[in-house]
Amino acid sequence: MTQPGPARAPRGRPRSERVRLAVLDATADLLTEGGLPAATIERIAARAGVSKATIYKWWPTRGHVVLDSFFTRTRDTIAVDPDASLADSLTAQLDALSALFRDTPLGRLMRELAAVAQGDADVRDALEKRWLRPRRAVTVRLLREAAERGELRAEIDLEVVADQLWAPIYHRLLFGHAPLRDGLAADLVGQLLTGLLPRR
Amino acid sequence: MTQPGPARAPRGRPRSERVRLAVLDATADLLTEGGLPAATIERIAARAGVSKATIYKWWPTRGHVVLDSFFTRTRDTIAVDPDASLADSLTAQLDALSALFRDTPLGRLMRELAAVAQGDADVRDALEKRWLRPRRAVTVRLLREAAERGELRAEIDLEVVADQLWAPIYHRLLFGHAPLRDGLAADLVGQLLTGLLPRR
Amino acid sequence: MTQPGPARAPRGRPRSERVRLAVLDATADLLTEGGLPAATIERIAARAGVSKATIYKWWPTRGHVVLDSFFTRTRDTIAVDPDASLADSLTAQLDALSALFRDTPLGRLMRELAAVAQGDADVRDALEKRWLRPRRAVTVRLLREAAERGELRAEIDLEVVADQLWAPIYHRLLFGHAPLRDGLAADLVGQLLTGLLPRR
Amino acid sequence: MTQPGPARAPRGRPRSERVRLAVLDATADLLTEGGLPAATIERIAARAGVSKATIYKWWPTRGHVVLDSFFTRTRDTIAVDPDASLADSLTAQLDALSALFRDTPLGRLMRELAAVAQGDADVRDALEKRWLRPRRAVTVRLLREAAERGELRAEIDLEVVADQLWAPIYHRLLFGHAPLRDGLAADLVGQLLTGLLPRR
DNA sequence: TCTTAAACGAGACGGTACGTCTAGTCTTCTA
DNA sequence: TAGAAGACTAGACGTACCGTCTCGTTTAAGA
Repeated sequence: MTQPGPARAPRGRPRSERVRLAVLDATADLLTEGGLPAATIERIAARAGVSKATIYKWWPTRGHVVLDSFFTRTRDTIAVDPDASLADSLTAQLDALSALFRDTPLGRLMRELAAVAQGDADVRDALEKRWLRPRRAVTVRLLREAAERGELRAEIDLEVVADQLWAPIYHRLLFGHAPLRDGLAADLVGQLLTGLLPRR
Repeated sequence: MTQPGPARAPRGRPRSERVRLAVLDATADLLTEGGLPAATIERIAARAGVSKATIYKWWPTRGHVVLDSFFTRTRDTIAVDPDASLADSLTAQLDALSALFRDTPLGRLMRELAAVAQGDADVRDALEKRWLRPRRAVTVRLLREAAERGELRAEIDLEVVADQLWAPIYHRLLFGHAPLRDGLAADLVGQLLTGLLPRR
Repeated sequence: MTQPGPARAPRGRPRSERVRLAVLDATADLLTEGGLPAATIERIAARAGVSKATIYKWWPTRGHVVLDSFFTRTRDTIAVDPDASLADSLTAQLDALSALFRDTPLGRLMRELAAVAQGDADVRDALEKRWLRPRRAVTVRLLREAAERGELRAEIDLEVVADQLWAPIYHRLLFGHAPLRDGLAADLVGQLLTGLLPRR
Repeated sequence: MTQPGPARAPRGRPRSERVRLAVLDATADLLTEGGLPAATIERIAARAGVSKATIYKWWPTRGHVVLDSFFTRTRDTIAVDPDASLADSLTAQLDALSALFRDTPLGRLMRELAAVAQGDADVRDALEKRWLRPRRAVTVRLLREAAERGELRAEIDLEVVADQLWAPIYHRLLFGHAPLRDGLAADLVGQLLTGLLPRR
């Protein structure tokens, strides 16, 4: 049984935190500059001043490096204002993501990551579990609480609702058929809550 | 100067249709078997019994080959039953796409293509113009006609509606967080038309 | 059966002679400058202006490149003057080799090659068959002819004789315990023919 | 200033003899099993249960480790029977070496060592001084004594004689063109002492 | 007994070269 | 002129060792 208290120091030279950060920074920079094809292990190593072997020691594939780089750049809390209305809470969340993708390098990063995920199940899983799921969970919780207060119709599939709110933003990011414009979040929430049919 | 009238036959040996089809078939097969990484130009050429140089002569990048292969395998008409209700028409469309992605190799192909599109603007444009746009156009037309008949509220953004209907299917295909289950299309249409709020 | 007459041209682009020579030259230069450790495939490729893949296509290992480089630099005929005496013929041969090793880069090349041969059976065989054996064969032939003329004692092992003539030169080259001095060849031949014991 | 008398013990933990032997044993084993390429520092360290840094602390290069390993395995005395004839003494020496190379792992070791020596002047020197020279010295001494007794012709170069006796064995070991067969030593000595020319 | 300094094991690290793979281009011959 | 064959450059891949380094641990002599 492992002792509680001060953790037993590992034997050899300790892992250098400097290396970890240099790799993740270099990766994010390269991705921002030239996208996935620019972020080869070779160039990440060169730019970070780190040996290729060291990278391979700590990350199994390039996808994992990109993923890690993405999460390191993303320390945003998923804050919710407890006093806001359901519509306002949802709009605020969607708006934050939309702005993040539109106004910061994370938009590009997410696109690259989505591309990698199509060919790397590990990355796809991690992206789902560590990024999509927590955000959807907040949405679904808000919806469920509203439903319990009787503010929503009963026969709703909340997972589908989450898709109808979040998916359009990713869709526009990935395919570029329409912009992530101001007011998009409000429209998404408004149209879905009220419905398209005229209310009498 | 190009001749008017019946197109002048070009001088030399005409392009071989055999080659075109062999390449597209080989590509689709390889993609189905092993995804994008399996569909290298080298292997496509070998499998098709065609020279690499010939491929490069007719397609600028691998992305274009994959794209062409995708469209060749996709001769589905975007049929609409003129007598169906708005809800039924929309549901039928979404359902067809969902089944296509779930039950045929096109699901995989679309995932690979979406991945390629993130790094190749040409492919992204072609995918948008030749695949997404025509399908969305039908949807938007149906919605506009319904709106003109007074069946929809006035202040709706139809492009956003199109996203709220189509995007969830692509989202689930690409990220795998939830299945393309039976009845998904109906839920998407039903929830959006009626809205989440209770109608009094 | 292959046709005689003009050889049928092979199908694709013909192998570039330029590449072959550039590689062998670069190899010899690097070996001369820094010995075996300097002659990495990477550096040979860079210096020759040739792709690594091309080198690996035509030579299985670095040893073979070095070997080829050695033989390319060595177009010396193994000429024998038919009118010379046995002693003079043998001395001339040994002297030529001794001078070659002492005065040209081939000495260094042979040392490197002998080193490679200890770890690469292919190289060892090639060296034996294409370099040592033909030279020894000439020696043995001369000795046999002399024996048939009654100029040599009968019970001699000619292979051992060949070793006693040639081996000292390689031995001094490889271990450096004594120089390849002028007159060495004459001493080798003289002492062996006459013997060490006083003749009465 | 260094103390006279019993060497002052150094302050810290004394060097572990266990380490030295473990390294040399591991090296010899690896060399025997897979030759030089198998005897990497990494593998020697692993097999010996020793840290790489410790090896580098006591041996400057791999060549030196191999050299040390060779000499550790070689505790053969260079014994000479004072009552034997010159021919018998020489034959006994050559025979012992030939058998050593042919019948024990030292043959392989010497081949690897000779290879290393071509690229490492230190190793070459050590090999010459600590291995070749003492053996040649015995030979030369025997020859000189015989010459002083008038048993040899006067104008002989004894260093060349040593080469004509020893070199053939190394030559056959390194190039493999002929075997280290029984009776080789006797032939070497016999032919050289008597000479090839018929004695009247 | 306690201190102290070197030896030592473990293992991270920056490098360099390995041999393989794919992308594209180029060159030659054939249909 | 289209196309097949295939040589070629360019450059990333992931692996293996190199030799150096930074730790914590062990060992024995000296205080």
